Parts: sequence; C-alpha cells; structure tokens
Amino acid sequence: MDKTLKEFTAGIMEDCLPGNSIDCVILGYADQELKILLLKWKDENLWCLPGGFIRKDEDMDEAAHRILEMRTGLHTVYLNQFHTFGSEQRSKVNSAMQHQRITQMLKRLHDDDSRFIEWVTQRFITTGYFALVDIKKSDPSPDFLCDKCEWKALSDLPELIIDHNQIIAKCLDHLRIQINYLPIGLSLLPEKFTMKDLQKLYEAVLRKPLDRSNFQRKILKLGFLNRHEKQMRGGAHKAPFLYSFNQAKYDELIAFGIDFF
Amino acid sequence: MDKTLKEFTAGIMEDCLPGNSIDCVILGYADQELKILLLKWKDENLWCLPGGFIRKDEDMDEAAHRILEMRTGLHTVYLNQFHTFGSEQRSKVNSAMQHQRITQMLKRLHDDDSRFIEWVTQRFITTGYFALVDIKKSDPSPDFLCDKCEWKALSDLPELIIDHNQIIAKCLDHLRIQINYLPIGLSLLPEKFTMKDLQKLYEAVLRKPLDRSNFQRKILKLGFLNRHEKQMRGGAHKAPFLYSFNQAKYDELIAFGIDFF
DNA sequence: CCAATATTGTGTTATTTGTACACAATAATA
DNA sequence: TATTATTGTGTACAAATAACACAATATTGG
Repeated sequence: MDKTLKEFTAGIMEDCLPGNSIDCVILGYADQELKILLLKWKDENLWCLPGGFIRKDEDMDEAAHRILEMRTGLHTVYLNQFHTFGSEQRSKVNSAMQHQRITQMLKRLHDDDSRFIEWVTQRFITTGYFALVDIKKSDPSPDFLCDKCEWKALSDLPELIIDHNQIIAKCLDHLRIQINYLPIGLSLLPEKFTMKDLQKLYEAVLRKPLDRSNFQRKILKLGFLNRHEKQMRGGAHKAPFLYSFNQAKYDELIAFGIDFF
Repeated sequence: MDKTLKEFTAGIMEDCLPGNSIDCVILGYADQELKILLLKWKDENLWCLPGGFIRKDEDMDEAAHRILEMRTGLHTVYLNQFHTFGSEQRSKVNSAMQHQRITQMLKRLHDDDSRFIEWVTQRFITTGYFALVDIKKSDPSPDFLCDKCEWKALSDLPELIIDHNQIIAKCLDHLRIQINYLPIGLSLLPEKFTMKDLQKLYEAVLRKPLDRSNFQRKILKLGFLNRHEKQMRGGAHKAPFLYSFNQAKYDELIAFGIDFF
C-alpha cells in the first residue's frame, strides 16, 4: 500500500474532528450563467462538491477557507456559511446503487484501509459554505483522489453524490433570499464590466428578467459604480460604457442591506 | 455516586454524537418585549441557553425539536436553524474565571465522573436553532441539573456561559434580516390580538418605530387578518378591534417573502 | 460608402407606494 | 358631562416603480 496515502489518511483521522465536514459551493459567473466548481473522483463518474474536514486546531471558518484555497488558489474571497445538514439518513438519499459504488471507490482509492473507510463512512454532519469567486482569477486544481476539478454551468449539473444536489439547491435559495446583503456583483464580475453584465448576473441569481432601462437607472442612482471609457469593440451596435465598483460604497450599502429589487 | 445520574451520562456518551451540540434560542413575546427562555445551573449563578446533544439515530432537526419540547412542553412550533458556531476557542470566549467555575460545577454536579467531564468538555461545534413560541402556551421546566428555567426579557439578559450571548446576538440579527420570511406574528402572538400588539412586536424585532396609521393600512391591505368584535375593556379610550390570523394566507405570503417593511 | 441592424443611454408618463399628518369617533375617567 | 388617550380612517404630497419611447451609435453586408 502507498505509504504516503496511508500516512495522509492516518493524519486526517488523527488531526481532524470526527463526524464533521465542510462542503463548499464555489460559485463563479461566465457566459451569462452561474457556474459551480465540482470535483470528479478518479476513474469513476462520481461528481461532488469540494469538501473536507475540520482540523482539531482550526476554526470551522478557517477550514472552509483552507478548502477553498486548495481548490481555487484564492484566499481573499467572499465566503460564508449558509446551512448545516444533519439528517441521519443524508448519506443515503441517493440510490443504494450509488452508495455501493462510493464504498467500492473508497476501498479502491484507499487500498482497503478499513480503519479509514470506517472513519470516513461514519455518520457525518456537514456545514455548507458558499464562496463567490472571479472565475478568471481562479486556478482549479484536483488532487490525487480526483482527476477533474471543473466549472460546471448551473443549468448543466451532473448528478452528485450523497445530498450534494440538495446542498446546492439550498445554497441557491439562500443566495436569492439574501441577495440584498451579498456582494454578488463585486465578487463575481471582473474588474471592469458593462451594465448588461451586471444585469444578467442579477437575473441569473434571481431567476427572473429585469427591465433594462429601469435597472440601469436604479443602479446608477445607488452610486457605487465608477464609469469608465466606452468599450470600443463588441457587437454591431452602440458601444456600452465600462464600469467598476467603488468598493467602499458598495460594501457600505450591502452591509446595510439596500433593497435592490 | 448517584446510580441514575451515572447511567444517564453513560447513556449520553453512548447514544449521542461526540463534539456536536444544539443550542436553542427560544423566543416569546410579552409586555411589548421579546423574551428568551434561559436555564440556570443548580446552586450557581450560571445561565445558559437550553441545549443538548444529537442522538446517533436522530436527525439534527429532530434533536432540536426534542430539546425544545423538553423545555417548553410544545411540539408544534416554528423552529429553524440559523447558524453553526465552530470557532476552536468558542468555549473560552468568556473569562478564564468563568471557565474554571463551569468545570468545577460540572465536577460537582456529575460527582467527579471524569470520563463524562472529559466527554463534555471536549471541543464542541454547536448549531443554533431559534423557536418562536406563544409564551402563554409554554410550560417551562428545568431538570435535575438546573434549578431555574425562566423567560428573560431581551433588555435584561444576564451574562451567559461560553458564547451564548453571541449566539443570541447572531439569532436576533438573523431574525431582523429574515423578517419577511418568518411567521413572527402568527407564532409569537396569542390567538386574538390588537393591531397595536402586532405593531409593537414588529417594532421589537426591527428595533425601530413604525408609523401607526401606515402600519395599519399596510397590514390590512395584505389581507391575512380576520377582524373580530371590539375589545370591550382596556384603557380610557376608543376600544380597538381584535384580530386573528388567516393562517393559510399568512403562510402563503411568508413563504413567498412579502416585503412588509 | 451607406443603409440596415442591434443595442445603448436617457426620457416620459401613468401608476403605485411611502410618508407625514389631520381629524372625527369613542371608551373610560374625573 | 367634559376630559383624555387612543383608535380608525382620510388626505395630500413625495418618491419609487413599471412600461414603453426614441435618438445615438458601433458594426455589418451590400
């Protein structure tokens, strides 16, 4: 058996809290769509949220930041807890078939290390965190257990293991309800963007169309955008302005919870 | 040593998840103020939130309901999770002095059962739940470890153990932000109430005054109140109408998240 | 080069909602 | 029976929202 792997799993069992995990819904935005960073386990068509365990000497929030940074290379990112999933049957919400595949995969990847298999298949309570990330600044990296770490469009999610689809659904509900308190735009858009970009982003989160001209007027009136030069190329039409955020003003409004929509 | 107590603690260690707990912020409303149900440990001036552990065979939500019912006698009550507290140092946020008192008290109450003391003083991650309760229907009950279980006004809270004051603060923030999605009125008021009662309740949660006549018009327009006969006695003034909720309509609006304020 | 096209920035209007009071009605009290 | 406090409703102005109009302007295709 791979010595490094065995040491690695022994380290986890030794250093981490048993029965508690973290799952991260890492959100980005591109092509007018929300995207989620997902991992695929080696040689299996099993996708999951990036997650991990809480070290005995770190805060839960720190653990979430560590997991996020490990997968995206980013460390100063908007990251927050949204819900803790503590159903006794949560590991069994998908088919018994899938449950069996997961167990077999764990055995194969961990070379039948029964002590670790037992540890990792005990009942877990997992806390869901969501991160808002600029896709272009991220550098997705899998590890030796995963052969893929990819951005997947919200409209084209694969079936995920355990209750990870429900975790995402809950996260998106949370996002919509809390939208007036979250720095959606600042976190998900690149430095400079058009008004249309911002509108499409809010539409993607709210899942409803917004009136273009009223959106523009409302946002400009809130006064957290800097207007820059015109974008010189694009489609066969009038060129839009580029904007960037006045972070201080935006944060102030968001903290207060301005009624955007 | 008390055989029953020893069996009780052995049962907890045997049947509950280690390192995970639940704390309930049980809210009621009376005398135009929000109240919280608190416990006081035997022979000590140490107050805390009603809490408990999660049995290995129950959902976390079930555990919260069990704890709530144990303290209030109520089982059909609005109860929801609001945050999970996972700071590594959370048990040490209060003074070292208090930490020592807690340990001593545990030793005394549990007759130096060192195995249980170790179990109960390990690092815990706790999930905060909040309940909205009609005080008049509740029947607060302490247990053999607590000599008091009382409703305390929000404006007159004692210092609580560990991070319980922060847990309450977080809960109240949550309440304010989520107010449009929570059945505050239906859960906290008695069957029949006046418009003023409802207004004062919303004011207590929002911590800001609302215009009386505009409040009345807005609420009536939303259409979830049944108007009853005039209240025949009260102060030296015109008698107000009594109202009750049309639960179906109220729930519908709350689920949708109507913009009350 | 120039008309056609798509999209942008801003304007206009009607409607709804919010805000701040006004005031008559009325239950108890003195 | 006048006084008082509070209630239920009215009103008038300001502000926000919603729906649509239209000129301005990059690109494209002939």
